[in-house]
Formats: sequence, C-alpha cells, structure tokens
Amino acid sequence: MWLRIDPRQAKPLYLQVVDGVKEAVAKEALKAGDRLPSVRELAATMTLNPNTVAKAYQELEREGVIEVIRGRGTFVAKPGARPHKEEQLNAMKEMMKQVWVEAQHLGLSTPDFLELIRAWTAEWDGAKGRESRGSSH
Amino acid sequence: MWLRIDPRQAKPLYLQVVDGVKEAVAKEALKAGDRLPSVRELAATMTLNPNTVAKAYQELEREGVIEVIRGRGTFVAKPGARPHKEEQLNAMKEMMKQVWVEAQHLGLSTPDFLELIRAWTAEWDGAKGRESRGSSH
Amino acid sequence: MWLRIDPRQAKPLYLQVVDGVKEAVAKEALKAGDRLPSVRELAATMTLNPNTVAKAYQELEREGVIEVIRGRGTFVAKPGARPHKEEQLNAMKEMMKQVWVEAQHLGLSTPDFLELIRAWTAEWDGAKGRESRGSSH
Amino acid sequence: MWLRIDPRQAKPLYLQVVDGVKEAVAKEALKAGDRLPSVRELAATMTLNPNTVAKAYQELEREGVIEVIRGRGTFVAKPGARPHKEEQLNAMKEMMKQVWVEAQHLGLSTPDFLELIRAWTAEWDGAKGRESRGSSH
DNA sequence: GTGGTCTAGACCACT
DNA sequence: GTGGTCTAGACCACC
Repeated sequence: MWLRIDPRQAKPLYLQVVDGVKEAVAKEALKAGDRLPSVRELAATMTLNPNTVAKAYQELEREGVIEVIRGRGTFVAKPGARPHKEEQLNAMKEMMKQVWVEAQHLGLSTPDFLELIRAWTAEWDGAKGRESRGSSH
Repeated sequence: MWLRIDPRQAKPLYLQVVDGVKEAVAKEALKAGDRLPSVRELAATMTLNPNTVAKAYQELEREGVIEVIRGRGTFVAKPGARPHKEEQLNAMKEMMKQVWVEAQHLGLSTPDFLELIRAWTAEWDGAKGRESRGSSH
Repeated sequence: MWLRIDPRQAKPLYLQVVDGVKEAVAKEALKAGDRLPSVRELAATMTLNPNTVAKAYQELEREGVIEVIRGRGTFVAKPGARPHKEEQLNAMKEMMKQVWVEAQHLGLSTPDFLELIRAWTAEWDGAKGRESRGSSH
Repeated sequence: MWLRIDPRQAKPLYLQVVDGVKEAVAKEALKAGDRLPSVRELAATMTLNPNTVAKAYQELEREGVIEVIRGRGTFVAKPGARPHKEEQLNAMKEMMKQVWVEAQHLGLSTPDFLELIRAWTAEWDGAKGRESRGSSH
C-alpha cells in the first residue's frame, strides 16, 4: 500500500492522507487516471473515520491532485492545470526557508546543505515507479 | 525589528515567534550573546500576551537556541552543543520531502528544482548581517 | 487513584503531576497503552486548572512517557524508544550526587548508605502492580 | 577552587552555592574548622551579588553546615549536632525515589541500578581529600 | 527588574 | 468528546 498513517504523529490524520497521496503521485506509485479507493474503502483499510478521509479527498480535489466523478469514483488528475500555482510557489519558498534555517542551526555550510538536498532528491527520484516503499520517515 | 508577527496566519503565534527568532539567528541579525527583549517588552511591542512570548522563549531554550539567566534576561546561545541533532536532521528531511513533493506537482524538473533552491539559499545567505530587512515571506 | 497533589509543597503543581505519572508508570500502576484521564477530567478530580494539567501532559509527551492521539485521548507510551537517554543519565547522576552529599552530612557510612538504598528500592519494587497505595511521600 | 557556579543552569545561584559548599564538605575539600571566604570575597571571586552569597550562607547556617562567628568570620561546623535529621532523611528518601523512577524509565534493572550507584559512590568517595576536581557535572 | 507558575475563561481544529 | 492556543491578570522567587 502506498499510504502509511500514524495517529501518534502531531500531523492531523486528514493531512497525513493528503500528503501521503501527493507523495505517492510524486513518486509515481499513483499515476494520472489511476483510481483511488473510495472514501469508505480507504477509511476501512486505514481504520480512519470516513469523515477524515472525505475531508482529505476534498482538499486533494481543491488542490487539483485528484478528480471526483460522481457515480464513477475518484481518479488521479492529469498534471498541468493545477490551480494556485503562485500560492504554492510561495508556500514552497516559505517551507524551504524553514529548512534552510534549521540547516544553519545545525551548522551546515551552504555547499554541504545543497549536497545533502541533491542526495535526498536523487533518493526520492530513484524511488519513482518502484512501488514507493520509501526509506524515509 | 527582526521579527514580524501576523495574527491572521494559521501558524500559532508562539510558533511564529520561535521561527522568527531562529530565522533572525540564522541570518545573523541576532548573534551569540545578544540580549533578546524581555518577555514583557516583546509582548508589548508585538501586542502579544506575555504568556505567549514566554511559551516561545521556553521552546527556544529547549532547542538550545537561547539561554535564560534568572533575573537578568534572555540571550542568544553559542552555537554548537545543540541537543537533538539526530531528530532535527530527520525533521529536516521530512520537511524537505514535502517541498520536493510540491515541486513535483508544480512540474519542476529535478535540475530546475535544485537550481531554484540554490538561488534561494544564495539570497538568504546574502542577507546575513544586513539587518535582515526584506524579501522574506 | 495513583496521583496525589499537595498544593502546599514547594514543587510546582504541574511538576507534581509529571512526577506522579512517572512514578505510577514506574510502579506499574499505569501500564503501556493505558488511557490517562483527559485533561479536563484530571483537572476536575485534582481541583487543578486544566491549563496546569495540559502543561504537565505536554512535558510528559516530550519525555516520551505518554502519547497524545488527537481527538482520542492520552495514553501511556510503550517503553523503549525513550529519547534523550544520555541527558537523563547525566541528570540522574547529578541527583544521585546530591543524595550522596546529604548522606555524608547525616554521617552515614558508605555501606550503610548503600544498604539503605537497597532496602528502599526493594520496597518500591515490591509495590509494583499492587496498585501503588502507600509508603510514598 | 572548590566551587563552580553556572548562571545558565536552572538551579538558582544561591542554591548552587549552598550545594557546592555541602559537596565540598562531603568530599573533604573543606574540613571542620576551615574558614570560608567572607560574603564579599566570595561574591567578588564568583561575580555574584553579595545578597546572593549572603542568602546561601544563611541557608547553610540554618542547616548546621557552617557557623558564623561575628567579627571572626565563617567556619565549617563540626559534624554531628546537625538539626532536622528526621526531615532530611525524608527529603533524601523523596529524592532517592525520583532517581529510582528515572532509572525505571531508562529500563535499568534493580541490580544494574544498585551497581551503578555503587560505582558512583566509589568515585565520589575516592575523590575525598584530593581537592575535589570532580569528573561529574 | 527578570522569568516561572497558576487561575479563569474563551475559541478552535480535529476525530 | 479530545487536546492546543490565546488572553487577561495575578502572585512569586530570584537577582
């Protein structure tokens, strides 16, 4: 399964679902057109409240990651046509700044920092397609 | 002032203070040994409740960013001797993964992604010392 | 009840809660997976302010003694995987040194001192499981 | 010098002085009849406020560790004749219980725990007389 | 003056 | 229902 939920984490459950789906798509464990489990199915297999899953799906749809077709199911959307590009770039920069601040406090030099990121992205890129059983977290 | 608080953001106020101080230290707008405003002062200038500031300062002390000297005030700690290095590296990787996932969804290629980060870090590194005004957030 | 709070003691109330819970876990009056009273419940039964209990619970979570599951409650964590082992051993040694200093001032010989500790630990070990009533404080 | 003060520690400065003197006496770096520095001297060499040192000396006198002879100075008291024996034994047991609780949380077995204490006391006993330049803390 | 603790009471997000 | 955050205002120990 391309999703792992841990109720002990501080991150809200619905957000874990959102980020988990997005990660699966990024790692190509889920591809455009793939069908997602129904709200009820996912809730059952992950032992979540259906409301929690529904909220996650709503958020994913709002971000343009998935498409809900009434009566047919839920599908991974085609890339492109993502709304809010501007917003998301800003959010990304903000998150990136936080990462950078942490790196400074850990005493990482800029070259070491960039090299670390290069290695990590290589790892994640390498995981593409290979069913997303990821080393991290 | 090296701190900007926005009560409309979703991020809790005390966390904005924590991250703001850490960013100021990373950008060297605050240096080891510098005295921070007292809890009451900062609360007044930022129009926050003193308890909110106190909570932020306690968190910063736990992370080893600042040192509290009873009855005398709060000071930026010397770098090095930061506890929890392992955990913080893991947290950093987790955050970085999220950034990477977002980048994938924005359709950024890995080289473009790395170049973007390189440019951002150059910008932040360049801000060091220059009293941290501008560009961010 | 496995907790006794005395507002006349010098020790802060929230710390009494923290230490009380840790003692209950050590004496196995609380076991891994057991649910703790909710913040409001404990506050009511102990006639404390909910904020005080919340602060204690947060500290216990930071120390890895309990786990908070959002919207569901608070539970005793599994042992092992306790963070900060090193620091805690140092803190233990420091406290132990204080005990030893006191013993010297009371004129206890080292063998007498060790025998006293042996007896006390036997007493506390013996209390395990037996619902933690008695002897203490 | 048999005293080390660190204003960054959470422990109040006057208590650091109290405990430092008691430790020096326990380790026989200070012996009965030895003259202590005057309040002003100690305050100057330790860069403390004289009020802080005075408070510490008062507490030490209350506990029967030192004797102040007006016009002559302050001296380490003879052992025996310590007041509050009962109290102090209780306090010791309470502190010891805390140490034991921490040990339980670190997963130490009772024999390991006792052995650890035996080793530590041997170390401190061994330091007696040798000018108290101690490994710990 | 400093930070630390505590109470009271409110609002919110999450499940 | 749960815990998390925030405000307001008080008291205290320490320096």
